[in-house]
Amino acid sequence: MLKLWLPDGSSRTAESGISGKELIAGLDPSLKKEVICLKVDGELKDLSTLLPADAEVSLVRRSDPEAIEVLRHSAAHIMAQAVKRLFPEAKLAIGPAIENGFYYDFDLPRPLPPEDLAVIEEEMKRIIKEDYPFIRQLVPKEEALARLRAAGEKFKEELVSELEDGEISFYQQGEFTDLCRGPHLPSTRYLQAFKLTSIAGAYWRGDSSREMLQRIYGTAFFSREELDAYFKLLEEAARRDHRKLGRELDLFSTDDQIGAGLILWHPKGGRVRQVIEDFWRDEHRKNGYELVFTPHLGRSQLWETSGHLGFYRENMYSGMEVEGQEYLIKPMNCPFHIAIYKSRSRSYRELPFRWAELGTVYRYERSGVLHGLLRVRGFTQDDAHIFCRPDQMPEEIDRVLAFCLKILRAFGFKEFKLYLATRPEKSVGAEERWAAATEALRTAIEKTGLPYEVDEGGGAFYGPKIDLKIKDALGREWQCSTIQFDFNEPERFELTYKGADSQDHQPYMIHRALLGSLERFFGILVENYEGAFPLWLAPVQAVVLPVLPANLEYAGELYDWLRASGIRAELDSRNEKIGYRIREAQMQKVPYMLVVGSKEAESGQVAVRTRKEGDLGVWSREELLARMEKEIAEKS
RNA sequence: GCCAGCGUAGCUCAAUCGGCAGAGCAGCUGAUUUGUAAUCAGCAGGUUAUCGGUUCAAGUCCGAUCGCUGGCUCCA
Repeated sequence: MLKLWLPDGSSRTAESGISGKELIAGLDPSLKKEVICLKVDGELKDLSTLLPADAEVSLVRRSDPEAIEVLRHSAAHIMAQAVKRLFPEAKLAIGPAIENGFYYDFDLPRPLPPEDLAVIEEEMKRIIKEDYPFIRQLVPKEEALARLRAAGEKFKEELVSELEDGEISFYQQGEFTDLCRGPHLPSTRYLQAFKLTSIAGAYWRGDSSREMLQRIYGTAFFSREELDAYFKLLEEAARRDHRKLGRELDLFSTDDQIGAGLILWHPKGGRVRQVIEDFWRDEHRKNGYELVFTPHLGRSQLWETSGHLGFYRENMYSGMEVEGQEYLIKPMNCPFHIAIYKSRSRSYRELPFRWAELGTVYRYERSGVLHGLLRVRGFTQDDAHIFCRPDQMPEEIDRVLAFCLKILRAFGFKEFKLYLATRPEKSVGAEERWAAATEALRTAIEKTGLPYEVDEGGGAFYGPKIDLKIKDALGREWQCSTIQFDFNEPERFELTYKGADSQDHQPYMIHRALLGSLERFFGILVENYEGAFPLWLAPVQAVVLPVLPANLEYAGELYDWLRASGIRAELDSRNEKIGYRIREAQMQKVPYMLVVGSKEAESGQVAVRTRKEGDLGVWSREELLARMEKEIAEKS
């Protein structure tokens, strides 16, 4: 006998030795239709599985989180079957479910143009209509290898050869059989709402020295509505694309003649950046940081000492020779901050040092990875380095993490996820230091009460780190902040401070960036706000609109008064109708539109219209300014 | 860097089989005197990314370079 758990939490007993299909036969028909597969003693199984005795079985319904993965994985198989029908000589690689869909990698006789997606979709629809059951087969490893070799499936063969001896499972649907762990949908007809989305190159096993395969991406849902909603979300993301908004709102650009990945900040983007920087500097001063400034170049010897020429050279631009000395453009600020530390001897009494810099660095990124503001070759990090004693270290970590959250929250981000990356196999530094630092990071994370994951072995070779991801208005995650220990550079530069015991000690060194880079962070902000910046960040906070040229004098007076009050105001006195100018200001996402006609000029008032609420009627100037100042102070 | 797709006016896009490069918006000039999301007219705007090739003829076909897009690898 086995125990069957129903979704409502109740349980009943059932015979063992029957299949899942038979098991659910007696259930409520509406529930029966919902069941995709089973969980037997916590493991996902096909509905056709013969159930063992004494098992605990629960039903996996369409709405359960595991079900969508089963659906998508089966969709990948159906796509592979379709591709095999169209290209019998295709070689199969892997085809998993992923976050928003699925993919399958193939080695194909010719490159697929995008038009082929529709052809493959048609074939998939045929397979779905033919309604093949997914049939699981168990084959001994040797036989599986022989079978795959005979079929010329070299990628699959490689995968099986690395599995442990024993039974290997295959799944068959119609004429198509594929190596697979499963489970799958009961039959192909269960796939109703799907779409193939793109074709891309992908290295076999993600290794750039191996074959380039063709990857077909698609997505699938249980209902048409969910599929449509997904594409709506993609459209929404396209509307928010910072590259599009950057052009439309005149925030930034790039120029072929200047080079890829090099950003031109236009005046309006520059205003936003200035506000961000001013806020950042103020907060750093309040939080015990000193601001430093360092050059863009340094002699190659510096990078030799720091070790960057060893482990970072492929990301650095080639050097330039000046009077027989080689200079390199900086990809990081740390060696310069270290040089400040080393400019004189340091005492334990002085520590900690918290030195921050908006340091512009240049990194050679391979051309294929560049993307708008989010991945560039020249960028300004909101960098800082903390040098402290071991006894200060835990508190410094606490402080820096709390500070980080405070800054990010000011920009309207509310959801965070933290990742603690621990010591990788290949690394430098004393074991005690790694242990103490990792512990301090973990404790600091736990104090925040925020969700986190441990990325075992995911740290840099020189130290453990915390990466912090923010969630934007569309629920997308972005990594900005990072807090990293460095056990490498203090050693290489022989950093010391004189302790109370008159001995030399090595300080802890912590790298940290809160916003990450100003370019990237600005890009994320543009997408998060869809270009409609809150008042404190808006490049143009208010535009003054005289109704008639006769009102220009009063409009100019209001404009001057706003500017004098610290508001980023503009005056639009163009010879256009008021509706035209309002439309333009609205499309430029200006928060306040201030209409002044003869009535306002006489009374010394202003007709206020906001981007969000529309016409608010006639206000006194003081009321308007009070409202704006409050909104700016609240960063709302 | 690799795979695939792409590059026409500031922007969005036309241009049939290789046969005179075109429109809307933006810009400029003029008229209009305007009250909460587009007033009208005229003008100007191009070495079709760049360089080379095939052809009587190239935006269109071929090659190289630069750049962009989506992925892969890598990452703030």
